[in-house]
Amino acid sequence: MSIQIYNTLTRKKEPFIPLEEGKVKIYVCGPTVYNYIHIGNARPVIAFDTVRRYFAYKGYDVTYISNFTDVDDKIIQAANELGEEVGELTDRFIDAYFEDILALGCTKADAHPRVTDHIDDIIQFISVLIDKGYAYESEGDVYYRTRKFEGYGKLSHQSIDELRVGARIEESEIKENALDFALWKSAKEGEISWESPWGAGRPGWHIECSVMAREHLGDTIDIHAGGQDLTFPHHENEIAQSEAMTGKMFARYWMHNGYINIENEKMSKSLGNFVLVNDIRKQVDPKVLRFFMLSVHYRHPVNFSQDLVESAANGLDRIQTAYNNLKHRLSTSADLGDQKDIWMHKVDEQITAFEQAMDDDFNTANGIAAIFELVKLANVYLLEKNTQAEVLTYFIETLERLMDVLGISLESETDLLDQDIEALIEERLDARKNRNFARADEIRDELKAKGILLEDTAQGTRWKRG
RNA sequence: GGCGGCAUAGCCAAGCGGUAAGGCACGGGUCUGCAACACCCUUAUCACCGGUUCGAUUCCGGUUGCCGCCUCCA
Repeated sequence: MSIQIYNTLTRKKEPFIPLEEGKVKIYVCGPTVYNYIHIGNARPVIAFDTVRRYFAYKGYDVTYISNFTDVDDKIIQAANELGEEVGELTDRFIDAYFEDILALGCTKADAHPRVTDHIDDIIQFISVLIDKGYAYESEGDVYYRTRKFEGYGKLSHQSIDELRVGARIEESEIKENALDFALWKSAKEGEISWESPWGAGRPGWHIECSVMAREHLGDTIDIHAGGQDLTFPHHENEIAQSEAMTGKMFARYWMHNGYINIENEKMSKSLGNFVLVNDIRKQVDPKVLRFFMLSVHYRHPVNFSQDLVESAANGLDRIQTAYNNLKHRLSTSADLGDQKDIWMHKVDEQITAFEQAMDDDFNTANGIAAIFELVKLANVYLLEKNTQAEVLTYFIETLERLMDVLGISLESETDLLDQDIEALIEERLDARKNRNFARADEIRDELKAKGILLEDTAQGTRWKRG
Protein backbone atom coordinates (compact mmCIF):
# COMPACT_ATOMS: atom_id res chain seq x y z
CA MET A 1 0.00 0.00 0.00
CA SER A 2 1.41 3.30 -0.93
CA ILE A 3 1.28 6.42 1.14
CA GLN A 4 -1.72 8.63 0.46
CA ILE A 5 -1.22 12.35 0.78
CA TYR A 6 -3.85 15.05 0.88
CA ASN A 7 -2.66 17.47 -1.76
CA THR A 8 -3.82 21.06 -1.34
CA LEU A 9 -3.28 21.53 -5.06
CA THR A 10 -5.94 19.00 -6.02
CA ARG A 11 -7.88 19.00 -2.77
CA LYS A 12 -7.76 15.24 -2.81
CA LYS A 13 -5.89 12.43 -1.21
CA GLU A 14 -3.53 11.02 -3.79
CA PRO A 15 -1.17 8.07 -3.78
CA PHE A 16 2.35 9.33 -3.31
CA ILE A 17 4.45 8.65 -6.35
CA PRO A 18 7.98 9.93 -5.98
CA LEU A 19 9.73 11.72 -8.77
CA GLU A 20 12.56 9.32 -8.39
CA GLU A 21 11.98 5.75 -7.24
CA GLY A 22 12.69 5.30 -3.55
CA LYS A 23 13.52 8.94 -2.96
CA VAL A 24 11.55 11.84 -1.61
CA LYS A 25 12.48 15.49 -1.63
CA ILE A 26 10.75 17.66 0.92
CA TYR A 27 10.90 21.39 1.45
CA VAL A 28 9.31 22.92 4.53
CA CYS A 29 9.00 26.65 4.98
CA GLY A 30 10.95 27.56 8.07
CA PRO A 31 10.65 30.41 10.54
CA THR A 32 11.46 34.05 10.33
CA VAL A 33 14.03 34.32 13.07
CA TYR A 34 13.32 37.41 15.10
CA ASN A 35 12.06 35.77 18.28
CA TYR A 36 11.75 32.41 20.02
CA ILE A 37 9.34 30.11 18.25
CA HIS A 38 5.90 29.59 19.69
CA ILE A 39 3.98 26.34 19.71
CA GLY A 40 2.21 27.35 16.55
CA ASN A 41 5.56 27.45 14.80
CA ALA A 42 6.37 24.13 16.36
CA ARG A 43 3.40 22.35 14.86
CA PRO A 44 4.63 22.15 11.26
CA VAL A 45 8.11 21.31 12.47
CA ILE A 46 6.77 18.37 14.45
CA ALA A 47 4.19 17.32 11.88
CA PHE A 48 6.57 17.25 8.95
CA ASP A 49 9.41 15.79 11.00
CA THR A 50 7.00 12.93 11.59
CA VAL A 51 6.21 12.73 7.89
CA ARG A 52 9.91 12.57 7.21
CA ARG A 53 10.39 9.84 9.82
CA TYR A 54 7.61 7.77 8.34
CA PHE A 55 9.09 8.01 4.87
CA ALA A 56 12.38 6.84 6.30
CA TYR A 57 10.58 4.03 8.14
CA LYS A 58 9.14 2.96 4.81
CA GLY A 59 12.61 2.81 3.36
CA TYR A 60 12.66 6.05 1.40
CA ASP A 61 15.79 8.04 1.00
CA VAL A 62 14.61 11.41 2.26
CA THR A 63 16.12 14.77 1.50
CA TYR A 64 14.61 17.35 3.80
CA ILE A 65 15.26 21.06 3.52
CA SER A 66 13.95 23.82 5.71
CA ASN A 67 14.96 27.44 5.39
CA PHE A 68 15.51 30.36 7.70
CA THR A 69 14.18 33.74 6.72
CA ASP A 70 16.94 35.82 8.21
CA VAL A 71 16.21 39.18 6.70
CA ASP A 72 12.85 40.93 6.49
CA ASP A 73 10.88 43.84 7.97
CA LYS A 74 10.18 42.23 11.31
CA ILE A 75 13.77 41.23 11.79
CA ILE A 76 15.02 44.69 10.94
CA GLN A 77 12.52 46.20 13.32
CA ALA A 78 13.42 43.82 16.13
CA ALA A 79 17.11 44.45 15.59
CA ASN A 80 16.55 48.18 15.71
CA GLU A 81 14.57 47.93 18.89
CA LEU A 82 17.19 45.81 20.57
CA GLY A 83 20.06 47.86 19.19
CA GLU A 84 21.53 44.71 17.71
CA GLU A 85 22.96 43.88 14.32
CA VAL A 86 20.58 41.89 12.14
CA GLY A 87 23.12 39.09 11.88
CA GLU A 88 23.61 38.88 15.61
CA LEU A 89 19.91 38.72 16.26
CA THR A 90 19.24 36.04 13.68
CA ASP A 91 22.19 33.93 14.80
CA ARG A 92 20.87 34.06 18.32
CA PHE A 93 17.37 32.96 17.40
CA ILE A 94 18.58 30.31 15.00
CA ASP A 95 20.50 28.76 17.87
CA ALA A 96 17.41 29.01 20.04
CA TYR A 97 15.34 27.44 17.28
CA PHE A 98 17.59 24.40 17.12
CA GLU A 99 17.53 24.03 20.86
CA ASP A 100 13.75 24.11 20.86
CA ILE A 101 13.11 21.73 18.01
CA LEU A 102 15.74 19.27 19.16
CA ALA A 103 14.07 19.20 22.55
CA LEU A 104 10.81 18.42 20.79
CA GLY A 105 12.37 15.37 19.22
CA CYS A 106 12.79 16.84 15.75
CA THR A 107 15.80 16.08 13.63
CA LYS A 108 17.72 18.82 11.91
CA ALA A 109 17.02 19.12 8.22
CA ASP A 110 19.63 18.01 5.72
CA ALA A 111 20.20 21.68 5.13
CA HIS A 112 18.90 24.87 6.67
CA PRO A 113 19.63 27.45 4.00
CA ARG A 114 19.50 31.11 4.90
CA VAL A 115 18.31 33.90 2.71
CA THR A 116 21.39 36.00 3.33
CA ASP A 117 23.58 33.21 1.97
CA HIS A 118 21.64 33.18 -1.28
CA ILE A 119 21.45 36.81 -2.29
CA ASP A 120 23.38 36.28 -5.53
CA ASP A 121 21.16 33.38 -6.54
CA ILE A 122 18.11 35.44 -5.76
CA ILE A 123 19.31 38.36 -7.85
CA GLN A 124 20.01 36.03 -10.71
CA PHE A 125 16.61 34.39 -10.41
CA ILE A 126 14.88 37.75 -10.43
CA SER A 127 16.87 38.88 -13.45
CA VAL A 128 15.65 35.91 -15.42
CA LEU A 129 12.06 36.60 -14.42
CA ILE A 130 12.47 40.15 -15.69
CA ASP A 131 13.96 38.88 -18.95
CA LYS A 132 11.05 36.54 -19.38
CA GLY A 133 8.57 39.31 -18.80
CA TYR A 134 7.30 37.96 -15.49
CA ALA A 135 8.72 40.79 -13.47
CA TYR A 136 9.39 44.48 -13.78
CA GLU A 137 11.50 47.04 -12.03
CA SER A 138 9.84 50.09 -10.61
CA GLU A 139 11.63 52.78 -8.63
CA GLY A 140 14.24 50.42 -7.27
CA ASP A 141 11.74 47.68 -6.41
CA VAL A 142 11.06 44.65 -8.54
CA TYR A 143 7.57 43.21 -8.73
CA TYR A 144 6.14 39.99 -10.02
CA ARG A 145 3.59 40.46 -12.77
CA THR A 146 0.84 38.19 -11.43
CA ARG A 147 -1.45 38.65 -14.43
CA LYS A 148 1.22 37.21 -16.65
CA PHE A 149 1.26 33.85 -14.87
CA GLU A 150 -1.65 31.81 -16.07
CA GLY A 151 -1.86 29.43 -13.16
CA TYR A 152 -2.01 32.12 -10.53
CA GLY A 153 -4.46 31.01 -7.87
CA LYS A 154 -4.33 27.30 -8.62
CA LEU A 155 -3.06 26.30 -5.21
CA SER A 156 -5.42 28.38 -3.11
CA HIS A 157 -8.19 27.89 -5.65
CA GLN A 158 -8.76 31.56 -5.89
CA SER A 159 -9.73 33.30 -9.03
CA ILE A 160 -7.48 36.24 -9.48
CA ASP A 161 -10.51 38.43 -10.12
CA GLU A 162 -12.23 37.40 -6.91
CA LEU A 163 -9.38 38.31 -4.63
CA ARG A 164 -10.46 41.16 -2.53
CA VAL A 165 -8.01 43.94 -2.52
CA GLY A 166 -7.73 44.55 1.16
CA ALA A 167 -7.33 47.95 2.69
CA ARG A 168 -3.72 47.22 3.36
CA ILE A 169 -2.83 46.33 -0.17
CA GLU A 170 -2.13 49.79 -1.36
CA GLU A 171 -3.12 50.51 -4.87
CA SER A 172 0.37 51.63 -5.26
CA GLU A 173 1.34 53.84 -8.15
CA ILE A 174 4.52 51.92 -8.61
CA LYS A 175 2.81 48.57 -9.10
CA GLU A 176 1.03 47.66 -12.30
CA ASN A 177 -1.49 45.66 -10.38
CA ALA A 178 -2.44 45.51 -6.73
CA LEU A 179 -1.77 41.77 -6.61
CA ASP A 180 1.77 42.10 -7.86
CA PHE A 181 4.19 41.31 -5.10
CA ALA A 182 7.72 42.39 -4.36
CA LEU A 183 10.65 40.26 -5.46
CA TRP A 184 13.14 42.91 -4.49
CA LYS A 185 12.69 45.80 -2.13
CA SER A 186 14.82 48.88 -2.33
CA ALA A 187 16.59 49.71 0.90
CA LYS A 188 15.47 52.54 3.11
CA GLU A 189 18.05 54.77 4.67
CA GLY A 190 20.38 52.83 6.97
CA GLU A 191 18.78 49.46 6.34
CA ILE A 192 20.74 46.32 5.72
CA SER A 193 21.04 45.92 1.97
CA TRP A 194 22.84 44.31 -0.92
CA GLU A 195 23.83 45.77 -4.25
CA SER A 196 21.78 44.69 -7.22
CA PRO A 197 21.09 45.75 -10.81
CA TRP A 198 18.15 47.70 -9.39
CA GLY A 199 20.13 49.43 -6.68
CA ALA A 200 20.67 48.61 -3.04
CA GLY A 201 17.97 46.47 -1.50
CA ARG A 202 16.96 43.10 -0.21
CA PRO A 203 14.83 40.17 -1.37
CA GLY A 204 11.08 40.07 -0.97
CA TRP A 205 9.69 37.34 1.19
CA HIS A 206 8.48 34.79 -1.36
CA ILE A 207 11.42 34.64 -3.71
CA GLU A 208 13.77 33.05 -1.21
CA CYS A 209 11.87 29.77 -1.04
CA SER A 210 11.72 29.44 -4.80
CA VAL A 211 15.44 30.02 -5.04
CA MET A 212 16.54 27.86 -2.14
CA ALA A 213 14.23 24.98 -2.95
CA ARG A 214 15.57 24.91 -6.47
CA GLU A 215 19.14 25.25 -5.30
CA HIS A 216 18.91 22.35 -2.89
CA LEU A 217 16.30 20.10 -4.46
CA GLY A 218 16.08 20.92 -8.14
CA ASP A 219 13.39 22.31 -10.40
CA THR A 220 10.67 19.98 -9.22
CA ILE A 221 10.31 18.72 -5.69
CA ASP A 222 8.09 16.00 -4.32
CA ILE A 223 6.56 17.67 -1.30
CA HIS A 224 6.34 21.27 -0.26
CA ALA A 225 4.90 21.86 3.18
CA GLY A 226 4.06 24.56 5.66
CA GLY A 227 1.32 26.10 7.74
CA GLN A 228 -2.14 26.49 6.32
CA ASP A 229 -1.85 30.25 6.31
CA LEU A 230 1.04 30.07 3.90
CA THR A 231 -1.13 28.66 1.15
CA PHE A 232 -1.99 32.16 0.10
CA PRO A 233 -0.15 34.19 -0.80
CA HIS A 234 3.23 32.70 0.05
CA HIS A 235 3.01 29.33 -1.64
CA GLU A 236 0.91 30.67 -4.47
CA ASN A 237 3.65 33.17 -5.17
CA GLU A 238 6.35 30.55 -4.96
CA ILE A 239 4.58 28.56 -7.63
CA ALA A 240 4.27 31.64 -9.81
CA GLN A 241 7.96 32.42 -9.47
CA SER A 242 9.32 28.92 -9.86
CA GLU A 243 7.10 27.77 -12.68
CA ALA A 244 7.63 30.97 -14.60
CA MET A 245 11.34 30.37 -14.20
CA THR A 246 11.57 26.70 -15.13
CA GLY A 247 8.41 26.00 -17.06
CA LYS A 248 8.14 22.88 -14.93
CA MET A 249 5.88 21.90 -12.09
CA PHE A 250 7.35 23.27 -8.87
CA ALA A 251 6.03 20.85 -6.27
CA ARG A 252 3.94 17.76 -6.85
CA TYR A 253 2.36 17.57 -3.42
CA TRP A 254 1.46 20.47 -1.18
CA MET A 255 0.85 19.74 2.48
CA HIS A 256 -0.53 22.24 4.97
CA ASN A 257 -0.95 21.82 8.68
CA GLY A 258 -3.76 23.28 10.78
CA TYR A 259 -3.59 25.89 13.48
CA ILE A 260 -3.15 25.78 17.20
CA ASN A 261 -5.57 27.54 19.50
CA ILE A 262 -4.86 28.41 23.10
CA GLU A 263 -7.63 27.55 25.55
CA ASN A 264 -10.08 27.74 22.64
CA GLU A 265 -8.87 31.12 21.49
CA LYS A 266 -6.80 32.01 18.53
CA MET A 267 -3.23 32.54 19.52
CA SER A 268 -2.43 36.16 18.86
CA LYS A 269 -0.29 38.92 20.08
CA SER A 270 -3.23 41.14 20.92
CA LEU A 271 -4.67 38.46 23.21
CA GLY A 272 -1.27 38.03 24.74
CA ASN A 273 -1.67 34.26 24.72
CA PHE A 274 1.50 33.30 22.92
CA VAL A 275 3.08 30.16 24.24
CA LEU A 276 6.79 30.00 23.49
CA VAL A 277 8.30 26.57 23.13
CA ASN A 278 11.25 27.79 25.11
CA ASP A 279 9.02 28.47 28.12
CA ILE A 280 6.54 25.65 27.94
CA ARG A 281 9.09 22.91 27.47
CA LYS A 282 10.52 23.76 30.84
CA GLN A 283 7.14 23.15 32.44
CA VAL A 284 5.88 20.26 30.37
CA ASP A 285 7.93 17.30 29.20
CA PRO A 286 8.58 18.06 25.52
CA LYS A 287 7.77 14.46 24.70
CA VAL A 288 4.30 15.11 26.05
CA LEU A 289 4.00 18.23 23.92
CA ARG A 290 4.91 16.26 20.84
CA PHE A 291 2.63 13.37 21.72
CA PHE A 292 -0.19 15.80 22.35
CA MET A 293 0.20 17.48 18.97
CA LEU A 294 0.36 14.16 17.18
CA SER A 295 -2.82 12.95 18.84
CA VAL A 296 -4.72 15.13 16.38
CA HIS A 297 -4.47 14.78 12.62
CA TYR A 298 -2.04 17.37 11.28
CA ARG A 299 -4.59 19.08 9.07
CA HIS A 300 -7.05 19.66 11.89
CA PRO A 301 -6.88 22.45 14.41
CA VAL A 302 -5.59 21.51 17.83
CA ASN A 303 -6.58 23.24 21.00
CA PHE A 304 -3.80 23.75 23.47
CA SER A 305 -4.93 23.75 27.05
CA GLN A 306 -3.48 22.65 30.31
CA ASP A 307 -6.15 19.99 30.84
CA LEU A 308 -5.68 18.47 27.42
CA VAL A 309 -1.92 18.41 27.73
CA GLU A 310 -2.27 16.74 31.09
CA SER A 311 -4.55 14.09 29.71
CA ALA A 312 -2.05 13.49 26.91
CA ALA A 313 0.64 13.12 29.56
CA ASN A 314 -1.42 10.41 31.24
CA GLY A 315 -1.85 8.63 27.94
CA LEU A 316 1.83 8.74 27.12
CA ASP A 317 2.53 7.51 30.61
CA ARG A 318 0.46 4.43 29.91
CA ILE A 319 2.70 3.63 26.95
CA GLN A 320 5.87 4.36 28.89
CA THR A 321 4.73 2.22 31.82
CA ALA A 322 3.94 -0.74 29.62
CA TYR A 323 7.34 -0.40 27.99
CA ASN A 324 9.10 -0.23 31.36
CA ASN A 325 7.14 -3.18 32.64
CA LEU A 326 8.07 -5.26 29.61
CA LYS A 327 11.71 -4.48 30.21
CA HIS A 328 11.45 -5.28 33.87
CA ARG A 329 9.83 -8.59 33.07
CA LEU A 330 12.47 -9.41 30.49
CA SER A 331 15.21 -8.90 33.01
CA THR A 332 13.54 -10.82 35.83
CA SER A 333 11.70 -13.71 34.20
CA ALA A 334 12.78 -17.09 32.99
CA ASP A 335 12.33 -17.78 29.32
CA LEU A 336 9.33 -20.06 29.57
CA GLY A 337 5.91 -20.26 28.08
CA ASP A 338 4.56 -21.16 24.71
CA GLN A 339 2.17 -19.71 22.18
CA LYS A 340 4.93 -17.57 20.86
CA ASP A 341 3.53 -17.43 17.35
CA ILE A 342 0.10 -16.30 18.49
CA TRP A 343 1.53 -13.34 20.36
CA MET A 344 3.98 -12.40 17.66
CA HIS A 345 1.12 -12.46 15.22
CA LYS A 346 -0.94 -10.15 17.41
CA VAL A 347 1.92 -7.70 17.50
CA ASP A 348 2.20 -7.89 13.74
CA GLU A 349 -1.46 -7.04 13.40
CA GLN A 350 -0.91 -3.81 15.27
CA ILE A 351 2.14 -2.98 13.20
CA THR A 352 -0.06 -3.35 10.15
CA ALA A 353 -2.74 -1.17 11.73
CA PHE A 354 -0.14 1.46 12.50
CA GLU A 355 1.17 1.44 8.96
CA GLN A 356 -2.29 1.61 7.48
CA ALA A 357 -3.01 4.64 9.62
CA MET A 358 0.19 6.37 8.65
CA ASP A 359 -0.22 5.47 5.00
CA ASP A 360 -3.52 7.30 5.12
CA ASP A 361 -2.20 10.84 4.99
CA PHE A 362 -0.08 10.39 8.10
CA ASN A 363 -3.00 9.76 10.41
CA THR A 364 -1.05 9.84 13.63
CA ALA A 365 -4.22 9.80 15.73
CA ASN A 366 -4.99 6.34 14.38
CA GLY A 367 -1.36 5.35 14.56
CA ILE A 368 -1.39 6.16 18.24
CA ALA A 369 -4.56 4.12 18.64
CA ALA A 370 -2.66 1.13 17.21
CA ILE A 371 0.12 1.74 19.70
CA PHE A 372 -2.41 1.75 22.53
CA GLU A 373 -3.76 -1.54 21.26
CA LEU A 374 -0.23 -2.84 21.34
CA VAL A 375 0.12 -1.62 24.90
CA LYS A 376 -3.08 -3.38 25.86
CA LEU A 377 -1.78 -6.59 24.32
CA ALA A 378 1.50 -6.23 26.15
CA ASN A 379 -0.26 -5.67 29.46
CA VAL A 380 -2.37 -8.75 28.90
CA TYR A 381 0.71 -10.74 27.99
CA LEU A 382 2.37 -9.59 31.19
CA LEU A 383 -0.49 -11.19 33.06
CA GLU A 384 0.73 -14.59 31.88
CA LYS A 385 2.54 -16.72 34.43
CA ASN A 386 5.24 -17.60 31.96
CA THR A 387 6.65 -15.38 29.28
CA GLN A 388 9.13 -15.87 26.51
CA ALA A 389 12.06 -13.57 26.04
CA GLU A 390 11.53 -13.48 22.31
CA VAL A 391 7.97 -12.26 22.68
CA LEU A 392 8.87 -9.67 25.29
CA THR A 393 11.67 -8.45 23.09
CA TYR A 394 9.39 -8.23 20.11
CA PHE A 395 6.94 -6.10 22.09
CA ILE A 396 9.75 -3.87 23.29
CA GLU A 397 11.32 -3.41 19.90
CA THR A 398 8.01 -2.79 18.20
CA LEU A 399 7.05 -0.14 20.70
CA GLU A 400 10.42 1.51 20.24
CA ARG A 401 10.17 1.37 16.49
CA LEU A 402 6.66 2.75 16.20
CA MET A 403 7.20 5.44 18.80
CA ASP A 404 10.36 6.39 16.99
CA VAL A 405 8.30 7.17 13.91
CA LEU A 406 6.44 9.62 16.12
CA GLY A 407 9.77 10.96 17.33
CA ILE A 408 9.30 9.89 20.91
CA SER A 409 11.96 7.86 22.67
CA LEU A 410 10.96 5.44 25.41
CA GLU A 411 14.50 4.80 26.54
CA SER A 412 14.96 5.70 30.17
CA GLU A 413 16.88 8.80 31.03
CA THR A 414 20.07 7.09 32.18
CA ASP A 415 19.24 8.07 35.72
CA LEU A 416 20.56 5.25 37.81
CA LEU A 417 19.36 4.82 41.32
CA ASP A 418 21.45 6.24 44.03
CA GLN A 419 23.01 3.59 46.14
CA ASP A 420 21.01 4.84 49.07
CA ILE A 421 17.77 4.36 47.24
CA GLU A 422 18.74 0.93 46.12
CA ALA A 423 19.59 0.03 49.66
CA LEU A 424 16.19 1.23 50.79
CA ILE A 425 14.44 -0.91 48.22
CA GLU A 426 16.43 -3.89 49.46
CA GLU A 427 15.59 -3.10 53.03
CA ARG A 428 11.93 -2.84 52.17
CA LEU A 429 12.01 -6.24 50.50
CA ASP A 430 13.38 -7.73 53.71
CA ALA A 431 10.79 -5.91 55.77
CA ARG A 432 8.02 -7.28 53.61
CA LYS A 433 9.41 -10.79 53.85
CA ASN A 434 9.25 -10.42 57.61
CA ARG A 435 5.77 -8.95 57.32
CA ASN A 436 7.00 -5.72 58.83
CA PHE A 437 4.61 -3.69 56.71
CA ALA A 438 4.90 -0.58 58.78
CA ARG A 439 8.57 -0.28 57.90
CA ALA A 440 7.88 -1.29 54.31
CA ASP A 441 5.29 1.46 53.92
CA GLU A 442 7.56 3.94 55.57
CA ILE A 443 10.26 3.24 53.03
CA ARG A 444 7.80 3.43 50.18
CA ASP A 445 6.57 6.82 51.41
CA GLU A 446 10.10 8.03 51.85
CA LEU A 447 10.96 7.12 48.29
CA LYS A 448 7.73 8.56 47.02
CA ALA A 449 8.75 11.85 48.54
CA LYS A 450 11.89 11.63 46.42
CA GLY A 451 9.83 10.95 43.34
CA ILE A 452 10.42 7.22 43.22
CA LEU A 453 7.28 5.11 42.90
CA LEU A 454 7.44 1.44 43.78
CA GLU A 455 5.34 -1.30 42.29
CA ASP A 456 5.39 -4.84 43.65
CA THR A 457 4.97 -7.62 41.15
CA ALA A 458 5.33 -11.37 41.12
CA GLN A 459 8.73 -10.76 39.56
CA GLY A 460 9.94 -8.44 42.26
CA THR A 461 9.68 -4.74 42.94
CA ARG A 462 10.00 -2.33 40.08
CA TRP A 463 10.25 1.42 40.36
CA LYS A 464 9.71 4.48 38.27
CA ARG A 465 10.05 8.18 38.55
CA GLY A 466 6.72 9.76 39.24
C1' G B 1 -18.24 39.45 -1.49
C1' G B 2 -14.84 34.97 -2.99
C1' C B 3 -12.47 30.25 -1.24
C1' G B 4 -12.30 26.59 2.56
C1' G B 5 -12.73 23.87 7.29
C1' C B 6 -15.31 22.04 11.54
C1' A B 7 -19.90 20.23 14.58
C1' U B 8 -19.10 12.33 17.08
C1' A B 9 -19.94 10.12 24.75
C1' G B 10 -18.04 14.36 30.77
C1' C B 11 -13.34 15.83 27.90
C1' C B 12 -9.96 14.80 23.62
C1' A B 13 -10.23 12.25 19.05
C1' A B 14 -10.59 8.51 14.70
C1' G B 15 -14.08 6.68 11.30
C1' C B 16 -16.84 8.91 6.19
C1' G B 17 -22.38 3.96 2.71
C1' G B 18 -23.65 -1.67 6.21
C1' U B 19 -26.37 0.38 12.95
C1' A B 20 -19.79 3.91 16.25
C1' A B 21 -11.55 2.91 16.96
C1' G B 22 -8.40 4.71 20.69
C1' G B 23 -7.08 7.84 24.94
C1' C B 24 -8.20 10.79 29.42
C1' A B 25 -11.68 11.26 33.46
C1' C B 26 -15.82 8.80 36.39
C1' G B 27 -18.26 4.37 38.59
C1' G B 28 -18.32 -1.10 39.78
C1' G B 29 -15.27 -5.51 40.21
C1' U B 30 -10.50 -8.62 40.16
C1' C B 31 -5.32 -8.67 41.55
C1' U B 32 -2.28 -6.68 46.18
C1' G B 33 -0.40 -7.24 53.27
C1' C B 34 -2.11 -2.19 51.89
C1' A B 35 -0.97 0.37 47.49
C1' A B 36 0.68 1.19 42.59
C1' C B 37 0.71 -0.94 37.78
C1' A B 38 -2.59 -3.94 35.23
C1' C B 39 -6.99 -6.65 33.82
C1' C B 40 -12.51 -7.19 33.36
C1' C B 41 -17.30 -4.60 33.17
C1' U B 42 -20.22 -0.05 32.45
C1' U B 43 -20.91 4.91 29.43
C1' A B 44 -23.06 7.82 22.18
C1' U B 45 -29.94 7.06 18.33
C1' C B 46 -22.64 10.86 15.46
C1' A B 47 -25.82 19.75 15.61
C1' C B 48 -30.88 20.25 13.19
C1' C B 49 -34.34 19.60 8.79
C1' G B 50 -35.17 17.39 4.14
C1' G B 51 -33.50 14.09 -0.02
C1' U B 52 -30.87 9.80 -2.52
C1' U B 53 -30.38 4.52 -1.02
C1' C B 54 -32.50 -1.98 0.75
C1' G B 55 -29.46 0.77 4.32
C1' A B 56 -26.29 7.36 6.05
C1' U B 57 -22.59 9.59 11.31
C1' U B 58 -20.64 8.72 6.37
C1' C B 59 -23.41 11.07 -0.17
C1' C B 60 -26.68 15.54 -1.89
C1' G B 61 -29.56 20.11 -0.57
C1' G B 62 -30.87 23.44 3.25
C1' U B 63 -30.65 25.53 8.47
C1' U B 64 -27.96 26.84 12.83
C1' G B 65 -23.35 27.54 15.37
C1' C B 66 -18.09 27.98 15.53
C1' C B 67 -13.34 28.78 12.77
C1' G B 68 -9.61 29.88 8.92
C1' C B 69 -7.68 32.29 4.33
C1' C B 70 -8.40 36.41 0.86
C1' U B 71 -3.32 41.61 4.64
C1' C B 72 2.61 40.13 8.00
C1' C B 73 1.45 35.31 10.12
C1' A B 74 2.89 28.22 11.29
